[in-house]
Amino acid sequence: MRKDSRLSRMLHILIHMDHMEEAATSEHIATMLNTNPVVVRRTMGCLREQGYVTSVKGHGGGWRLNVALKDITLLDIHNALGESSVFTIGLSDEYTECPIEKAVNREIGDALKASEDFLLTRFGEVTLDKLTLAKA
Amino acid sequence: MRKDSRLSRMLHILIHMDHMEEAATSEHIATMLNTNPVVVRRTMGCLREQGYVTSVKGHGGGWRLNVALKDITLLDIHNALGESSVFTIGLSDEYTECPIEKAVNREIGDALKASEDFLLTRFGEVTLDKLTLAKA
DNA sequence: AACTCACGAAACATAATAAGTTACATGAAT
DNA sequence: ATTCATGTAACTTATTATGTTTCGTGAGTT
Ligand code: FES
Ligand code: FES
Repeated sequence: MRKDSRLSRMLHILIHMDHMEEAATSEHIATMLNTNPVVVRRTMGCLREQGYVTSVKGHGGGWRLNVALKDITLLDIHNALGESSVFTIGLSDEYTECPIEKAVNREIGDALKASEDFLLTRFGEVTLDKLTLAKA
Repeated sequence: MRKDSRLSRMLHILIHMDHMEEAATSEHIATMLNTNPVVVRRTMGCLREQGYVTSVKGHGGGWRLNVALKDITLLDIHNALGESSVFTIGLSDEYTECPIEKAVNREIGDALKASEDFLLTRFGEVTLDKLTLAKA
C-alpha cells in the first residue's frame, strides 16, 4: 500500500518555516516536497484547523508558523492530520459469531492497540524543536 | 487504505483446522472466510512454504495442519505472510540531502521501528493454542 | 480408462486511499 | 484593473490486498 508521508512532510515544512521571516507560498513548499501546491494546501489545511499555521491570500500571502516549535509534538501534528489507522494490519469480520475468530481478533486488536499507544506516546514526547538539534 | 486481514484470517483457519480430522478444502475454507478459494490457496501457500500446513490434490485432498498449535506463534504466521510493512505511515524522500528532512525521517523511522519491534515481540509471545482458551 | 475432485498458477478485475492534477472562484496587495 | 495566492471541487493516478475467471495437473473413484 502507498505510505502516508504527510507527517514526515509536514514536520519538515514546519521546521523549515521556523527559519523563515516571510510567509511560505504553497508553490514554494510544493517545490521543496516535490509535489503540487494543491496537495500542500490540502495537508496544511489540516494544521491550520488546529491553529498551528495560518494562511493569507493574495500578494505576500502564504503560510506562517503560528506556534513555537517547542510547543508542538509529533503527536500534535499526527493528530491534526486525521483519524486514519496507523497499521496496514486489520481484522477479519468484526461482527462474526465464531468464538475462535473473536478470540483471534481480540488478541490481534489488543496487540495493535498496545503498539499504537506505544508509538503515540513516543510521538507525544518529542517536540519539534528537538529535531532541529539532531545530529545528521 | 484497505487493511491486510490475512493474519487474522489465517489464525482463525489454523485453529479451526486443529479441531478437524479430514483435510479442509480451499472451497470450505473460503466459505468460512467469505471469500474465494483462489484467495485461500494464495494465502495458505505462504504457510505451506514454511511447513505449517500441507496441501494434497485430488479426491479427499485439501489442507492439513502440520504442526501443533503450541509450537506456532502469531509472529511465525505474520512472518510467513511476507515482508510488507506494518504501518501506513511512511517517510518522505529517503535520499534527501536536507539535514532537517533527514532528522525528521530518522526520528519517525526510529519510532516506527521501536513500535514494530514492540508489536512483533508481543506476537512472538503468543502461541496459537492460547487463543483457543481465550474467554469470549 | 474415464471421471471427478481439488490444488497450482497465470491473468485480469475491483476496492480503497494517499497523492497528483486541472480548473475555477475568491480575497488581498499593488 | 491586474496580479498573486489561497480555497475548493472534481477528476486522475499509483499502489496493493482482495476478488474472479480460466486452464493445467495430479490423485482418488468408478
Ligand atoms: S528544510 Fe527547507 S528544504 Fe529541508
Ligand atoms: S468458523 Fe470454524 S472456527 Fe470460526
